[in-house]
Amino acid sequence: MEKQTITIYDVAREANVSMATVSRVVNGNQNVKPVTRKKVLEVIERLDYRPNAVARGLASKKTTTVGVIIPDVSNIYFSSLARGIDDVATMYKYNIILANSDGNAEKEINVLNNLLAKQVDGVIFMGHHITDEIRGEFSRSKTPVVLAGSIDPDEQVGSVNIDYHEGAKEAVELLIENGNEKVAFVSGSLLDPINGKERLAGYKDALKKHDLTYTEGLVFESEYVYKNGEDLAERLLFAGATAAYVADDLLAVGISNALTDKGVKIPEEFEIITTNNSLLTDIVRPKMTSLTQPLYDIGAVSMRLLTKMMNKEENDEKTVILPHGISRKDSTK
Amino acid sequence: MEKQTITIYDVAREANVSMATVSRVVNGNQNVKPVTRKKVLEVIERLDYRPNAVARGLASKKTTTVGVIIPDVSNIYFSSLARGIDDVATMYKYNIILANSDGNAEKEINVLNNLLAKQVDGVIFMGHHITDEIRGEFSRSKTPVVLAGSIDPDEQVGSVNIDYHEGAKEAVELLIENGNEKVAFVSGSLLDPINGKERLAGYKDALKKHDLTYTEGLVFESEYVYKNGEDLAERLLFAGATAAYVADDLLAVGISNALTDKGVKIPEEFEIITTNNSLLTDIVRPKMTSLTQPLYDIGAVSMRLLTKMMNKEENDEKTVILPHGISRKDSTK
DNA sequence: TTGAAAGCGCTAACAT
DNA sequence: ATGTTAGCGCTTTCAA
Repeated sequence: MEKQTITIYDVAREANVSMATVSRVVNGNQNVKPVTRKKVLEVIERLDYRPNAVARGLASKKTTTVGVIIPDVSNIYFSSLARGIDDVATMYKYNIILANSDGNAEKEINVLNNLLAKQVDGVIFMGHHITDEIRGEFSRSKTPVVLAGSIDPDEQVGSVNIDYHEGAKEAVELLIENGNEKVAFVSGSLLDPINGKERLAGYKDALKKHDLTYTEGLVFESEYVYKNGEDLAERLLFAGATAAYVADDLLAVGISNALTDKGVKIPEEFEIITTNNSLLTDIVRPKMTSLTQPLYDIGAVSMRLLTKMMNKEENDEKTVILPHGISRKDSTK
Repeated sequence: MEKQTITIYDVAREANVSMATVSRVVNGNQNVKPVTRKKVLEVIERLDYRPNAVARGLASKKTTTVGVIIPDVSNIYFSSLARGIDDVATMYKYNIILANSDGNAEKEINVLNNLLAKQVDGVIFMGHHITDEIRGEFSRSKTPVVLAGSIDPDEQVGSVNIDYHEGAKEAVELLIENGNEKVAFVSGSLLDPINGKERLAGYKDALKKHDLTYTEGLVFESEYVYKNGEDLAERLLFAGATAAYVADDLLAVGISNALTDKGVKIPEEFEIITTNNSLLTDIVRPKMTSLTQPLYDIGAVSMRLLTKMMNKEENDEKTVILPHGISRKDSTK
């Protein structure tokens, strides 16, 4: 008494046509006489036939599924990207297989291979740095890959970003122009190219442009964790900084709160500019001045780029740079 | 010169065994002589053979993939659940297809059918309310379903929750015991069973227990949006409330900030207790007292429950209630 | 312990 | 416009 699955064959039989015709109707092929189409559609309706996407995937070698490798979905930065990805994916009739990597190189490899085994048509990768291993895996497979919010080491895969270098530079300049001579640079690991290459270079550029000398003592590395703000606040003051560019909102808020708790007035005595302009920056007091980057769009554009690659369309641009900006609020003068 | 895909057949030929034997090796079947296994493994390695999960799915009618329907990944509440789901899924070798529904009934149906077409082995559903339509779709398919953080209307599918009724009651009691006689109830749509049935009932229970009379004038519905807090703050004061139980952190913060901006001292002049104890509650000033619910665990347990259902294990419990608590911070006396 | 063979449900030439 | 016929790459009886 098992409920029998309805296949394309059942529909064909009931409608007195061949499987091929049913397949054509299901796939919207125009080469079907309207009368036939109608008849088939009726049978499909009556039998409640649902095409099996797995069988279709095996036969057509297309799964209309893309893999998304993400360090942590529960992080607002990444989940914003993910939302953009999914919306565009849906628009183009793709589904996404979402896999958390914790930014762990080994997991990233596992997850990628797993995704490839499932025959995804493409993959979007988010991560702080691209290890040589994962880069190797990328080039080993012919599945198109797009990096979302991660800089492309060798331009072999697609990528969508903002200009982190320029962004950091502008942020730091704002601080300098407000009269700060000792501006700190606070980011995650400098081993991550976005921090160690792009942002830090932007920071140095800004200093140089204003004839300020670079000191390592004003550069701070920290995990992006709220409670690290406390420790950092202390070190920032000790180093004599009067302002800081911070690469993460949560960390920035941690520093801001810790400073306030110590009685340091923001922005009068210490200015802060942060990076992601997430909800947090508007919720805390003082509201925080921030670089703005179009997170949702980075995701959306990444997916759009991937669809082009999957369709083998001419890739005018493999590397897309989206615009950034600055939202001035109350943590700067 | 297309790079030819290596199939199980290639491995079989090179290893001088049948496909069946290769399949056994790949699937860890013990009925293979060690020597043979070794030989096959070597060929697999040499050829860099990767099993095709789609073909496997078609043949075995199992995809080791589960569908996850979520209102919005970029919402921290849901993404916390999602993280729990994915971690347990990974643990049991499943992948998740993540699909955003925006809590829109029509999209939910679409997305579900899409997921079923992809032959997912099970689905986890998150949403504020279960419409009759989606319930119909659930029972129409034999694919196991678990609701995560959504209450089960008719106990036909699995579900994992906390006791929202009791939680709200305790929260409101805390406020009453602190001396408030006019405690407001602020939640999302009362049409959502969690709000309209569970939480509201808990609120009423608390009032009754302390001989306070229920007034509709102290019940407020609002979308979970930060900026609604401003409007709400005004209405709360106008209604004469001196405390509020709020069903969402973002909304609670909105109210708290608006009140503070109006010069109302929290908690001295107005007390607030919120619901999800997310990061936000620790970041804002005053830090907010909150109910605590194990979001990650709700996701994790949901997935665990689903694995049991997918394996047709004895389901001792189809409905799981996880413990909640209260974290007292600075928005209550 | 191993192999042969029949599908799984569909797409995609190729014919007609 | 429609049908025929091979597969797609794997699992799974059933035999041996």
